[in-house]
Order: sequence, then structure tokens, then C-alpha cells
Amino acid sequence: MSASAKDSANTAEASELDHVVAHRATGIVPRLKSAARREDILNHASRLFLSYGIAGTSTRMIANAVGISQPSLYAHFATKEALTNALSARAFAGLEELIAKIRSADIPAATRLEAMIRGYIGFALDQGTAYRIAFMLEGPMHEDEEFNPDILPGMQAFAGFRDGLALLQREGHLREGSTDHLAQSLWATMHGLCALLLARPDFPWGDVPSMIDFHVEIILAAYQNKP
Amino acid sequence: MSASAKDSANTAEASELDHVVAHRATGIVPRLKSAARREDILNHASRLFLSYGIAGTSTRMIANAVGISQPSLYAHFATKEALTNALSARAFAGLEELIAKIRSADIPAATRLEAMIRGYIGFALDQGTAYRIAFMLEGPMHEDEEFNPDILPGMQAFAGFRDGLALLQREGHLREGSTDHLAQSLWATMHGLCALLLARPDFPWGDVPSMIDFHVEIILAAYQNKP
DNA sequence: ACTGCTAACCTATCAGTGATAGGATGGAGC
DNA sequence: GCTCCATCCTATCACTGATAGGTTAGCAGT
Repeated sequence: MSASAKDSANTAEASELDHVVAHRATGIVPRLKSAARREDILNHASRLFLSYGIAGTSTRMIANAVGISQPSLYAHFATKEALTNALSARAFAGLEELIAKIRSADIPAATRLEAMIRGYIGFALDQGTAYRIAFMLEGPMHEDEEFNPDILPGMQAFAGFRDGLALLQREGHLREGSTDHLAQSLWATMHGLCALLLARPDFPWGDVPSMIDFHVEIILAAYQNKP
Repeated sequence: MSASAKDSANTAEASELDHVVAHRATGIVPRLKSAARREDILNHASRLFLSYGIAGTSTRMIANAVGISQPSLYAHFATKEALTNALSARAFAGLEELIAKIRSADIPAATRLEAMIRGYIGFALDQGTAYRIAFMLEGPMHEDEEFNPDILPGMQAFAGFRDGLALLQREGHLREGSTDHLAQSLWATMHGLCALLLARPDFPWGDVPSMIDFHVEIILAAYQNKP
């Protein structure tokens, strides 16, 4: 984070801190049940991440925004990484729902692929922070731990996506070939555009919606089975 | 970074530190000309980033590995971010060369596209750290600064790539349509696979080389002009 | 209404981080 | 041999994520 942005962030949050501390002294910030406080924290963290980035948002800034002390965060999340993962997982639950809905939707099978692709891209750009956490952050180097899709946010959504593709393939609306290869390749193709748009928003993309349309058409032409 | 990994990193570097400090006391680590020291720093940083990640490598670890004090780094790089950008730029110079070579290579124009694609993917996976720095890291939020391709590592390489595509298109070996859209879409498609392979190396990809082959074939079918 | 227990919350503090200020020094050129 | 300045150092800063251990609000049971 640039020094100026960080300073302004701290200044902004410091004044919020003063405000909240005053409230604390008068007992206006109420004690909350654990679950409610947890949601509270995630909401404030989500807002701060948008303004200052994930690395640029300190646990103190989050705590100050919520109106609790910084160590109190650790009653809800073991680490800052756990907090970000929870935030991402909460958002990805929405994508899982969306994909499941499309999979069983009463729309022509031929258009279900496009709906899933546009749903995925729309989610990624809409929930940029959650998407970054899931697929773009430099992970910690725990080479000891094994790959666990149940913990890593986004992986279950991908599994749903892959299952949707498998169904489409059985119905003859997807290219033939290894379903795993197709799913991974299609995932990569969608991810590439989302990741670059999120990582380089200032790149001279031209008109982004028409760029997305162009990319989606390419994807459909490449992966869809045209009878 | 996980606590265990960080600890081991610090332990490892601490022993290196002791070693180097002893040398310093006896004057064995020589003073170097600025340019040589700069290369020295980049080399050690590159090695450490591979083992501990970028965020997981502290400026002190780098300085200890080189055998100089931590503040001495700032004689060569204004910030840690400047150091990582320099590292990335140095690596991307290699990709620029490669693309330029392919562009003017004496090979059938029809195979130049595949050569560029495979060159790009190979570079990204080979120079993972440099690639992450250029295209995958959460950037600092300097919303004040404008987009500057001369400073951002990787952007000049992309420009060369786009020019190569424009040439191919003029020669009729690339799909018709907006060259910018094509270049950005193709970039995204390549980037997607590289980014996911780098960010999720433990994902059950199956056989990665055959996955790459599959993806490249899809790309060629989608973007190449088949007469 | 009193009591006690526990979840919720706090202050104080830690080691580690990137970065800065200002002083020491060794080797190249006269 | 002397000087000068690039090179390098120690000391220190504010801030970070995280931990230890004490305090208190508010609900359950009497």
C-alpha cells in the first residue's frame, strides 16, 4: 500500500476509533452474541478491504470500525487469514447457489453454459475481494498441509461448476473430451479475464462490457458443441 | 505465511546471519560496486521468494542472505515493492526477447502463434515469482497514479505480444476482429491457466503438461484462422 | 431480587516488519 | 600519505499480527 493511502486510512480509522472509544466508555456499543459479532466483523472487513486492499487493512482498522478491541477479533478468527477466508467463503456460497440454480433451471440446455459463464464472471467482478482471496492471493507456504477443497474458499463452487459441465456434456452441449480437462481449461479461460480485470483495473481495456462479451463469445465457440 | 514456515525461515536465515556477521567482522564480505550489489540482492531475493513467498520474505532475510545490513537495501531500492518490481522486470526482459525472436523467426507463420503461446506459458511457470509480481499481486492502492506501462513489469512484454498478434492477423493467420479485443482475450486465456497453476499448485490438476497441451489446442482452435 | 458463572471484552505486551536518520569506514584518485 | 565519498553500519521509528491474562456485562437458577 502506498504511504499516502495508508496514512489516510489510519487517519480515517483513528477518528472512527476516537468515536467508538467514547461510545465504549458510555457503553453504547453493545455486547453482541458471537454469531452476530462475527457477521459484524466480516461486513466491516469487507468494506475496508474494498477501500484499502486486503494487505492494506490492518486488524486494528477492522476492530476500530466494528467498535471492539483488536484482540477481540481473535475470539472469532484464529488469524487474519482465517478472517479473509471466512469472508471469501461467505461470498462464494452465493456463487454456489447461483450455479446450482442455473444447473437445474428451466432454460434451454444450450443457453445454460452461457448463463454459467456469465454468472461466474459477474460474481468475480462483483465480489472482487472475495474472489481475490480465493484464487489470486499469494498463499502461505504450508507445504505440509494437503490440498483441502472443503477449507479453501471457491473450490466447492468450482466443483459445482464442473458437475454442471459434466451434465451439459452428457446432453451433448459441450465439446467431447476429458471432462476434467474441459472444466479446468474453461475455468482458466474465465478466470484469466476476471483476474486481469481485477489485478489491472487501470489497464486500457477499452469498453470492458464489450470486452467481456467478446471473450464469452470466444469461449462459447471454443467449448460449446455446435450440432 | 504459516507460523511454522515463518519460524523455519527465520531460523534458517538467522543462522545465515550469524555466519555473515562473523564474516563482516573479519571483513570477508567485500564492498561491491552498486550495480554488482544490486544484482546480488536480486539474486538472493529471487531465491528466498521461491522458498518463503514474497510476503513471507522480509527485507532482513534478504539482507542477511546477501551479507549486508537491512537498511543497505534502501540504497538500491526505494521500497520493498520497488525491489520486487525490479526483480520482475529483469525476468520479463527475457520474455520480451523471446517474443521478439519468435516474431521475426524463420518459421512458418502458422506455427508462430503456438510458439508465442507456449513461450508465454513456459515463461510464466518457469519464472513464477516474477510473473506473480507482475500480474497477480494485490497492488497498492495508489489510485492517484495513472497507469504507466513503462514502470509496471510485464506490460512491455504484453505490448510485444500484441504487436506479434497484429502481424499474424495481417498475414491472415489470426481470426478477424478487433486486434485489441483479440490480444486481451488471448492474453486472458493464457494468463488464466498460468495464474491458477501458480496460485493453486496443489489442486488435483492431473497431468499438468497434458492439461497445458489441451488448453493450447483450445486456444489455437479458438483464435487461429484456419484457411 | 440476589448470586454466580461464563461469554464477551479489555489492557498490556510481544516479536517481527518496512522504513528513516545519522554516523563510521575503506578504497580509489590525487 | 591524504582526502573524499560511495558504501555500509547501528539505532530507532511507527506499525503489524498475535498472545497472556485480567475485567465485566448480562443471563440462569434460586
